[in-house]
Amino acid sequence: MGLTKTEKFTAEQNQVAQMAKALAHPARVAILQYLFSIDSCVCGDIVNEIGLAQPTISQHLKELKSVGLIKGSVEGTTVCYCIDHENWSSMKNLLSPILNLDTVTLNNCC
Amino acid sequence: MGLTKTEKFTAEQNQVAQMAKALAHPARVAILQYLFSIDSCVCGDIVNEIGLAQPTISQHLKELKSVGLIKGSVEGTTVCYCIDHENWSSMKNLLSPILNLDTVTLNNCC
DNA sequence: ATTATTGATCGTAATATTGCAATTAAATAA
DNA sequence: TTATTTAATTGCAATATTACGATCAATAAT
Repeated sequence: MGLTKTEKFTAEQNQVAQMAKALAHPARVAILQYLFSIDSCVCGDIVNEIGLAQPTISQHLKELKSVGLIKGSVEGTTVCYCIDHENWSSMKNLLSPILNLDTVTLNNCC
Repeated sequence: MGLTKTEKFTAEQNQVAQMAKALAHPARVAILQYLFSIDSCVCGDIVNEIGLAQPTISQHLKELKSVGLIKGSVEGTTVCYCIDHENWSSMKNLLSPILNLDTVTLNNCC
């Protein structure tokens, strides 16, 4: 199979899973950290920064863009990437309630 | 290939990715939510709660256990599962800095 | 002892992901 | 026009993930 049965779950659960999946690769984590570390949009040098081949980086960027965490704008021959702050905020609002589930119930039976 | 090049990234980046991957399936999100929603350990009825076959659930539980987010203890014929609060806290400490990267730099160039 | 019951494991099929070489597309520079 | 540069796309191989039927191991019940 290999096909997630999304219809069995709530929209929220699927969205959480989708966002978590975007963060579920070290290269994508590294890309996001790099974009945050630079105090401006990054035009070009992402491939040099992360140690993977250009098509691989391009694919990871595409995934991050498809879930909305980053956005890219063509600037001549280069493409400038940066964090989509609005969507990043939405992602936080989606994941935070999951991470903080332990503050709601203080179950400690085990 | 299909093999993540972990050696190219920091331990932190790999750990973040590993934890995110554990949350990257709606069934696992649903399992975790369910374990939190019940105010005690869940013995048995996880399969009934999530709408997937027993071997599938068993596999997801195994993954959650392998990253330490839950723990299970045999109780007769049933197995009782619950959140590992200590490791859950570690997971939060790992992911929170990533989620809050936008509060550190207020870059808004795009 | 025999028969459920529960949940892990095995085996397998279908699909997804990761990675890169080769190529292509698009814009700039000569 | 003809390079050159940059990044997306294509095609492919290797591996991982998801799902479940079938089976197995362990305990409980009869």
